[in-house]
Amino acid sequence: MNEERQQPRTRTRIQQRNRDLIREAALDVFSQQGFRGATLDQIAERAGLSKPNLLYYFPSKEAIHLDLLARLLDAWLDPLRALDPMGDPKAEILGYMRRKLDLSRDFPRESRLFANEVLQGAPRLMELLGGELKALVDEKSAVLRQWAEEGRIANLPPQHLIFAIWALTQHYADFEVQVRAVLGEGHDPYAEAHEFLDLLFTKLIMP
Amino acid sequence: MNEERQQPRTRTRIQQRNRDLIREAALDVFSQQGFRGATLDQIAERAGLSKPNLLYYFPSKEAIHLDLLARLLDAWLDPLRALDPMGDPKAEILGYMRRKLDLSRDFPRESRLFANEVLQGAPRLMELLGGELKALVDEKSAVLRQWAEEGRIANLPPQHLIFAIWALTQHYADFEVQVRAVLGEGHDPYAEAHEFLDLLFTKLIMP
DNA sequence: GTCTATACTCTGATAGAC
DNA sequence: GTCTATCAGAGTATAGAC
Repeated sequence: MNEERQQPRTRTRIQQRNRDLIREAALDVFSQQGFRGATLDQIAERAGLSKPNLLYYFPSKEAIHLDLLARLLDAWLDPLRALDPMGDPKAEILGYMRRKLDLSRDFPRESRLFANEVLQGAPRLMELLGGELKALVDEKSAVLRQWAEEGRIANLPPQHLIFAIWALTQHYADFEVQVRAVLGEGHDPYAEAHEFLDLLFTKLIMP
Repeated sequence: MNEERQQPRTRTRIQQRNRDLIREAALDVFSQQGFRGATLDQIAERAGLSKPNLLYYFPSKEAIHLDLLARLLDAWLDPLRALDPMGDPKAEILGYMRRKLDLSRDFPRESRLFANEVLQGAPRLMELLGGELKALVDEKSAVLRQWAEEGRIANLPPQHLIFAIWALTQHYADFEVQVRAVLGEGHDPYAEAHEFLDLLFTKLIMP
């Protein structure tokens, strides 16, 4: 009796591997085409699975997309969370900028997935933007404002300073084809960006 | 004889008006959904026309999209073209930044249309990015480099300075929902951006 | 767990009446 | 010039065999 051991979510190695293959393929497609532009055919082909098999692992196209967004957001807020109110202002701000730039370099598809979503009005993220994200920005803005009042950094509108970090770092991932087309051959965009943004923010926050 | 006065492109007031209605509606939809995400049904509905009637004015979905992109690009490069090698460096650079910021404020849909296109790999713009745009950036980069060598502005990588202007100004249009969500009520994003970016670039280019 | 076959809807585009 | 009707193909999702 009570032999119902067959849990609904069995997790074999093959299952885990196929779900990862699907996520990987879906990230490619969603980040380039946006939600509506992506098709299950494209995702299934890249994952090396049949379309029905893909829908065995995820119940719908939307479910795959939401899974990717949820995983993305964890990593996305961490660099700002790590900004330490007790640390040295310049080191903390430059450190945050560098962590964001490294995210753009190492996870450009995730950056574009997020950009696509916000560009389209953030239908699946609105709640988060005005909730968790706003709360985090408000918290760290207070830290920046405090530093400014103590004369340790220049007096800048803290939210816009954060926007500047987002805009400048994400640009290298989101507009990568434009950056590479304009620079031409013989450039290392991220190495150059690293140096340039270091200088930019050093000058900007100098009291 | 020679009575063939019926030109293929008759241009009545109604035709002009309907074509404009279609462009207006298509800009709404393409800028929010991207090319593949947009549907003729959505565009036709917003334009107040039937789908076949819409296809009477434009031969295909792609044709509408290309028409919008072509019109956009004219306006898009003008602010950089206007950067005057004979002018005062600081006034020219800040003037360029302000013109770009004004474009974001006054034509956010055009900015998002462009962002969508580049984000998706710029399939219809690649040629322009590596051609006309690169040439223009190279030309103006030489001007900036010259100013730097003369000690009139700081020694900065000129292309990345231009990227910074693009990234910071376009961010307010492309990520508008995020900017508004994070700022909350009682803010005028563009007025604040104007002041902040004036300060940012003033500090940045100071020798 | 994975596949083939298929149901059903949406979408871009055309035909042809008015 | 504008509409109704419609087609062909692509798209999401499901049924059911193996």
